Amino acid sequence: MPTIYDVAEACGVAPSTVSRAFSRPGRVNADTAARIRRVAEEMGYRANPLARALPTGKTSLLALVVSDVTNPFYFEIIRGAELAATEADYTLLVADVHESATAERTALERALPLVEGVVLGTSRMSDSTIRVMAKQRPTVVLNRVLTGIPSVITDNARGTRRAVEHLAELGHRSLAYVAGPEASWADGMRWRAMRETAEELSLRVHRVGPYAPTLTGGTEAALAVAGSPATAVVAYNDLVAIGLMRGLAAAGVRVPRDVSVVGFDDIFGAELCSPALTTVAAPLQSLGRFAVQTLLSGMRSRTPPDARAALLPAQLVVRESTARRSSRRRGA
Amino acid sequence: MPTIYDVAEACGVAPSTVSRAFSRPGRVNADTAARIRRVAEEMGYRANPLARALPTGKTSLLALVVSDVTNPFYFEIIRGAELAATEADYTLLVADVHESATAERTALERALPLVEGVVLGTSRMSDSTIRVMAKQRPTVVLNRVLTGIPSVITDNARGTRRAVEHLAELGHRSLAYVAGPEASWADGMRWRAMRETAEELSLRVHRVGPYAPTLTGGTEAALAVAGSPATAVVAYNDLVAIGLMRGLAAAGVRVPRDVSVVGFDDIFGAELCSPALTTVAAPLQSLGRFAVQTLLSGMRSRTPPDARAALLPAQLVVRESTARRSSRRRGA
DNA sequence: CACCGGATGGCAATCGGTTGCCATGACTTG
DNA sequence: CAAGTCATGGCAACCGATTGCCATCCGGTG
Repeated sequence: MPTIYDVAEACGVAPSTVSRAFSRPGRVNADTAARIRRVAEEMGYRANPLARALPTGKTSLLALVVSDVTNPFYFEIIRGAELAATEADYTLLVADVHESATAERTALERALPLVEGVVLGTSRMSDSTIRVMAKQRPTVVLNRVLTGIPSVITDNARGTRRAVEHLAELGHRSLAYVAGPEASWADGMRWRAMRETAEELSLRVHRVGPYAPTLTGGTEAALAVAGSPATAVVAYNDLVAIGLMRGLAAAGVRVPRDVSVVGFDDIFGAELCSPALTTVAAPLQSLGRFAVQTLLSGMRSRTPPDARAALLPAQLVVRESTARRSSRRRGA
Repeated sequence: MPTIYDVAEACGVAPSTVSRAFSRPGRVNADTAARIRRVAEEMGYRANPLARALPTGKTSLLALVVSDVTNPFYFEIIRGAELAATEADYTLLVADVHESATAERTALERALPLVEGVVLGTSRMSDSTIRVMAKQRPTVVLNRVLTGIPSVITDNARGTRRAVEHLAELGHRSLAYVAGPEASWADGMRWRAMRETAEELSLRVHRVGPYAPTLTGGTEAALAVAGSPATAVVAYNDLVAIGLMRGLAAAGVRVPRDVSVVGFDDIFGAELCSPALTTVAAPLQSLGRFAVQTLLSGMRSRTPPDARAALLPAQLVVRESTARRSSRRRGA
């Protein structure tokens, strides 16, 4: 690989001139610069990003840490982040920490000195640990609010409200919420919004769980749901909702005839399952894209970034898993 | 961030000694080394990976290039690759090229000088371009065979054979193959193996397509399949198979009662859809893991790596989309 | 006692760009 | 014509680690 020294020699100029021909347009005589560029092109010269990064600290790398790459929730988030990064001439480094806080720390310690900024998707680390990390590199957190650190989240409250209203319009008066992990910030938001909206609309609502945020978790919840008086269920997320529907089917409860089910996120698969899932769609790609854009703008401005949480709108997508409450009630 | 110079000063030794205390155990007096480590620990010293990489070329970074991160086919591949990389103390850089050969070149040009090796997942580039890239950095290709370059592929021939045998056992005598992109190496393998096996078992088989390797592509294929005499279909991959099932359902053809459907890969979602898809499961996580391991072993040995393709076994997973051929035939 | 080899630590070059500062020369201006 | 300004290019330090080579000191040996 040729270096600026090789190019400089071939052109009969100093290495610094070659460097400036690329990084400081105008600082070098136009003809000289053109000649250097031509020769560099011919020699196949490419700047070594490592060498450039060493003195300047500019690696053009961003990290996106996800709790589990195989979780379909992240697919579009990763894509959105990737797009925004590429647009800004950055490369995205995706780190998968397979749901382990320890792995997350290790991955971050390894990646931090390499990257210029970090997006934490659903971090498993404690608030204080995150704050420590955020001191070292510009950081944006996804799906979580952390005062003092820029966050990007979905408007869970509004989304939940829309889901409950939808169920109310279909005639349901008794609802259930299948809870996800207690530690989940989103779980808290959803449950709270659900209770509030239910109260406003004079619906009864109760909560079962917590369950693991997986297909299996949902299947396990089927028993509790089947035994409840609820005619409609809101699940912590789509995976749980799909698992729940399978569990209900196995128990002889038909969806949406006997029970309506609503999920969250609109992941890949929500449309595939049968019946297709009604869900509160998170703007996944926008989430990833916006997180990176927020990160970049924070990196550019000297001033500490506006650390309020950005709220991206959710949208209720009605499919087949919700229906008018049937006249023949079930349960108590 | 403290550097070896800071640690050296604090210990009253030369920077080189600090460096050796970490990288050359035994080269430094045991007591001195222990003291240096302790002081370094107290100061929170961490080696700067960039500075290390500059003279040595060791970045501890590997690249995995995927044609589309949102394709569920890659989820487990990425995870497997990530695991193998982490085990070997490497960090994986995932680049998404959203199905564009141009984006793929750009991504590679950007990433190549940074990484020590590359895994190309379903590359969209031409053989010759890949060979040029492979000259610059150790490379392994996934799902494609390229003489002279180590490859890791699924045993498509055997897998296809198993699928066809399965259908034959269920009494099907007339099969169809829904083809994927012509440029796809796997498509060629699958279709050839299908024809051969069908011949051996004296089955009739014909081919429709090509179609895009997506849900939509599959849905579009439904018409051609419904109009054919086939009672069983093998689709290019799971996405096509699922799309096909939906298209058939819309056309009033019931799966598996009227037509049996088999897919390829066993992606996330194959089990979710209804009916659950019978499919030739690729060992996705192993594929990713094995590719990285092959890459690493190639990087370690001086000798050019054994460039034969590694064939990983596929497995037929029978679910609900295949059934005994019904007595009342359909079509011609 | 002279010599030798191993253990230990330091010096300084190196990786490949970047950049502050200075030198030179041309041109402008009073 | 002297002084000042601007354009242009080179010198050399620097980022932070790695490493070949040399210096020193030790004990052991003939």
